[in-house]
Amino acid sequence: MLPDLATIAPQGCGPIRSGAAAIPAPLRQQIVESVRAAGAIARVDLAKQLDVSPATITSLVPELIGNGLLAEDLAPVRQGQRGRPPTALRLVPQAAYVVGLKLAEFRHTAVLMDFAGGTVAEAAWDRANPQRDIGQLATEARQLVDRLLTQAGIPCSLVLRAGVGLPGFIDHRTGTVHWSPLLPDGEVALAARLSTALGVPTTIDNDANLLTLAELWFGHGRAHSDFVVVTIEQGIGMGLALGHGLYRGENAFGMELGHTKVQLDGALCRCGQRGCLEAYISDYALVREASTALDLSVREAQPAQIILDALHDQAKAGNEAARSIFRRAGRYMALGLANVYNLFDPSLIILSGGRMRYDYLYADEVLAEMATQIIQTNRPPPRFEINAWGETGWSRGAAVLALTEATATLCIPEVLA
Amino acid sequence: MLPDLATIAPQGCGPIRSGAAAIPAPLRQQIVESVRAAGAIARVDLAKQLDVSPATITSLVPELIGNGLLAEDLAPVRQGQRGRPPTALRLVPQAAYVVGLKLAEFRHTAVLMDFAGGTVAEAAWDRANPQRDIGQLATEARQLVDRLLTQAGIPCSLVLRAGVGLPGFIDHRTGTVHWSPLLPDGEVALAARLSTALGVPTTIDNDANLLTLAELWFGHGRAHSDFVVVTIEQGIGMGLALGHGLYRGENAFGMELGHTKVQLDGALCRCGQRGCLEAYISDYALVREASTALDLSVREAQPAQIILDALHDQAKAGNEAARSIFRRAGRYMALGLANVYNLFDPSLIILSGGRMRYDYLYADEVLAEMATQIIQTNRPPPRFEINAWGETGWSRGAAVLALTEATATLCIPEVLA
DNA sequence: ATATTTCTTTGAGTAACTAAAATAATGCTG
DNA sequence: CAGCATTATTTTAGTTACTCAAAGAAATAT
Repeated sequence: MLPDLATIAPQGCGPIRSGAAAIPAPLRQQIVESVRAAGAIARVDLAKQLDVSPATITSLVPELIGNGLLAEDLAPVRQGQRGRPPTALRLVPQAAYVVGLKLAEFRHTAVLMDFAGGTVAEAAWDRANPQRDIGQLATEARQLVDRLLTQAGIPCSLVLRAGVGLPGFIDHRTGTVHWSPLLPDGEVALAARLSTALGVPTTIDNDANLLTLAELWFGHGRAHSDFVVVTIEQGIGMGLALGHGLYRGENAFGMELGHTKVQLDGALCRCGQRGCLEAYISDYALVREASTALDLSVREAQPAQIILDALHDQAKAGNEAARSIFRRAGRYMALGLANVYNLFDPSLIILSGGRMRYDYLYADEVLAEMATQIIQTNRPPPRFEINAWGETGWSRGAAVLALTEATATLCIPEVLA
Repeated sequence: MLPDLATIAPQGCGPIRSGAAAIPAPLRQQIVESVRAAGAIARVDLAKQLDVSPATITSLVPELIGNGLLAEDLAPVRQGQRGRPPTALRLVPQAAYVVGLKLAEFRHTAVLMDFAGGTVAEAAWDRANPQRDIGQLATEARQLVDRLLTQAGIPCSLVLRAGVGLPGFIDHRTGTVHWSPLLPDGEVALAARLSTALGVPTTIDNDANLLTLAELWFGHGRAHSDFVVVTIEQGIGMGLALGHGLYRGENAFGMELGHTKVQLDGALCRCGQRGCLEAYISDYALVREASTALDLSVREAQPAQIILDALHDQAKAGNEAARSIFRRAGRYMALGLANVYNLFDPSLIILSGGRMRYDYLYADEVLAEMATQIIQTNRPPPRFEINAWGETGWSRGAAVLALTEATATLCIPEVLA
């Protein structure tokens, strides 16, 4: 019946994996990461969590303690039970430091983070005259870091790495910026530039990814293997965590929820295309509607934020036109979220951001409408969390970027000596 | 400046991984899989690919040969070069067999696959009177497998496992069907039922996932770590491969591209919601428009396929109304694909399916329009592949499901003895 | 024939574990 | 309070899964 059955797969079959198989993190590193995740944890529990024998933990821990990464804690993890009480292990916060920077058009923020993930110092930098200039950006970053260090009284030498996030299209593997509102057009090898400016190896990433990392490390995503983070600032950002890690897409250009199309030939977006979600719910979209629909006393040359605030006030005051503007934006938001849910099937969606001034987009009605637009099954309903970090969310995520790599380098046997 | 910096992370920070770290496949299994992927490969090349020393390969291979999984090949991999010619290793196809079944409403298909991934036999089963009955389905599956075995002259005992795919909401981990058009409503423990009916351990999965597996193993996806498969049959299916493996979503309910919303308060979908992509491009959507827009000679009680064919003919003949129906469907298809691309950022989108009768949705204009709706960067443009497998795609994917697990069990040291 | 090149095997050694027994530190019970 | 039960950690003696370096094998080039 078939012509040549034996020769159907002459060149073999099955996925062709290019690199080596995903190598698991060395056990020393896993120990450190587990201790950090737990805060304080006994050796037995570590053994259970990492699925190794207690003997293995015992044999590795003294080395980590000897290098000042780990310490035994006096306070026991458990009490009041029979048996020998466990001795808790903790990270030594002073073992290392990293900095995290979030660069933006009008205000940079920065944190100094210790080895245990604690925030040691914070700083911010308002940009009076933002230019799209690499040198300026590097100088500002340098000065921010200096502020952090003097504030905390920590010498430069203890800082191992830096993580930097900024808006735009960023390839974190190569450390190049393909496009960013902060930089001149064209490819910029920003990671290399900042590494020299800051004097420490520097990793860069998209700012939406930073927030996802922050949720993964400090927020609601800690206990979830897969979740989605949606953030509304200037535009709409999205981050995806898969398997307890950040997923960036094959080319690091994915997750563009804001430019997902929700209407054929729809509203004009600032990206030049039509029907983007962003063109219905971002501030400029609302301002566009406000200026035609409302009789605002000031109608020209006002910053978007002022008009938006006025619109918000009017809506609260009962102005039906203003209300309908927000209502429609909310409905499109629901549609966008439903699409994300139907595609990615996360068990958790985190609505996160620095300011959360777009509360109308996170209203209960929006989430309720979204719930009607997802595939109906008997699975548990989607969970939502709303998280307003303030400014620190982004920069702490950036610090995580650095801390992850710093931890890995500190845990290799040769470094431990 | 911050109130209580030291206590920001009192409970630790960082992702809380529930299970043990993702354990890499044992080397023996990796060897077998690499040999299968390559078809024939020398020990040196295996060592390079798997990033181990040649000595390791040498030490493990005799055991695999002794157990009849591997064999040395007479024909050398390379010739005409200096140096000792490499000896090729191949899988022994007869080492094991698995079956793959694709169950559907009107026609099941099945393949018998050997250890090397070759198709040994195929069979199909037309369902005269499809009922939503578990017993009937199990019997049909059993008879299909019997046909395969007698056709190939292979005893039942050599078949190690079965993989079965069907439409619906299926949890492959538990082997339960939450909903399927083939089965009565309510949860059905189909994997267990089929395991007893077929006499071998059976894994089940959603049919769109099968096609993704088929692309990963036999098709255009083999060399890609991340890609998307979109398939149009009755509805719209989607599969996602991440990191050379099938991604199923946290709850195995994701990838519902067809019920992604492309229009607020849009056309009514058979799922009961409005604005689903499926409501614009599936056959019933086109038929709905055809019956109002066209003066078809037969307008009632005709099967959808007949009306669709007539509509297609009219469009080709120049009927402007018919054309506009297809044109709109194509534009919505472009929108849906653009959304997938903007979110997942795959380097490859595969349009795949059994029949490919929906050629108007895969037309060049559609792909061109899609290209205008994606984020414009200087990255390489999205690659498309169109793949018409015929019937075997689905069932070969199902066999892959079984072969993956069979390979793993054959490669554990105790089994090799 | 001899040198060169490339592939494979051998043999010694090591890192990273494990299992099982021993030791330590507590609570409970009579 | 002594002794037992219980739980945590450490010690000891392997085992597994590799690596490295050198030797051996099989071809081509001179």
